[in-house]
Amino acid sequence: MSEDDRSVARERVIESMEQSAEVYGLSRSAGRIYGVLYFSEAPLSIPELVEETGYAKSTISNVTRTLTRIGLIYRRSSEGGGRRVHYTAEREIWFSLQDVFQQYVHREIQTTLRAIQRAEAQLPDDAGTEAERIEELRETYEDLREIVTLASDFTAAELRDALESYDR
Amino acid sequence: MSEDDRSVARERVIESMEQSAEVYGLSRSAGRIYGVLYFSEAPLSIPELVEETGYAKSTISNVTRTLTRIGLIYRRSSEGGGRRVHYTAEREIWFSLQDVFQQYVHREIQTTLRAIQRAEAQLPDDAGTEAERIEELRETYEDLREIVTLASDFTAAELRDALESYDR
DNA sequence: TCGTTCGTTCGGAGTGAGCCGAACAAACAG
DNA sequence: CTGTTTGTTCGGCTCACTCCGAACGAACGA
Repeated sequence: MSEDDRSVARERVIESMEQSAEVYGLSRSAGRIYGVLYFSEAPLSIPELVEETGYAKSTISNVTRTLTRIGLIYRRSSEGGGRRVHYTAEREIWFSLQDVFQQYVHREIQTTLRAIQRAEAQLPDDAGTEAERIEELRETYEDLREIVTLASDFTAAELRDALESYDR
Repeated sequence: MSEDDRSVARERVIESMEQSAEVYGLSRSAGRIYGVLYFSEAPLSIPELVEETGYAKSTISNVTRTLTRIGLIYRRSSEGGGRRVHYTAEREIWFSLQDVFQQYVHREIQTTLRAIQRAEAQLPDDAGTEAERIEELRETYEDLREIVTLASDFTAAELRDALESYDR
């Protein structure tokens, strides 16, 4: 088993992370940068990430900022108090994915609910089919909001267990 | 309460649907077209959708095709056996959202799992940190797959109830 | 049969996002 | 103080995506 085999296997997983990133609304570069950090033994600086990924320094800088903001990677000032900044990956990706979810889906749900509520406030209850359909929408979105809120407190294993053991 | 008030309220909700569409990986036009159909009393043909939305005929044609493919709207040949095609919205959006979810997330999870499994098959068990980290990834993704699979059989209310009543 | 209406397909314009390179600011080494 | 290294910011390029209009094929009515 050679070093080559290892890096091929690693590369394969990183490529799938690139693809996953797109699904979660991030760029491919974000997926690769996260992947490199995920497998890295030690924290990496921006020049090292440039070396590893082939992306431009500016790209690394921008992407690491957004990844840090979402909580997928951590930024640490170098141990020696040096200038260099080091990044490590959050390896419990479940929490990170939840955060991304909160950022995207929950925010969207809130926005939609506000729009629905404002529309309902404007319409009397007997306003016909419009009001009925808006009410249906609101009920579904309230369920959705509650689901997302509750799910954010679960670990993956707990969530799985909750669904498996639920008896209708 | 005027017709104007009704249409203003409707417009507000449709605008939020436009925005939601982007979050779910669809175009704004898809959000509007779905919204118009959602509130429409009767099924609408392409020319009528052109009239209602202001989009070009070709846009309507393309977008309705993708919306039909994901199951957010239904295509029906006209009653009279006529040439005209009519579209209606799936109003139980929960099912539609689940479908979109299946299309995007579940597919992505499967792809990632395959990549991980191929990588693991190539690596012996004692391959060091690479193998460990890949194994962690696999476990999380297996949970994820199970969660998505289970959740696809739940209604929104059931899912909400399952989470609310789960006792750790 | 001819004109009309409906729906799809194709090429092109406009737009936004991702990425790059250059320029810059800040902090260190010598 | 000077040169070097690190990280950020800015303008521009490219590519993909959305949407449009035009052209086309197919089905109907007269």
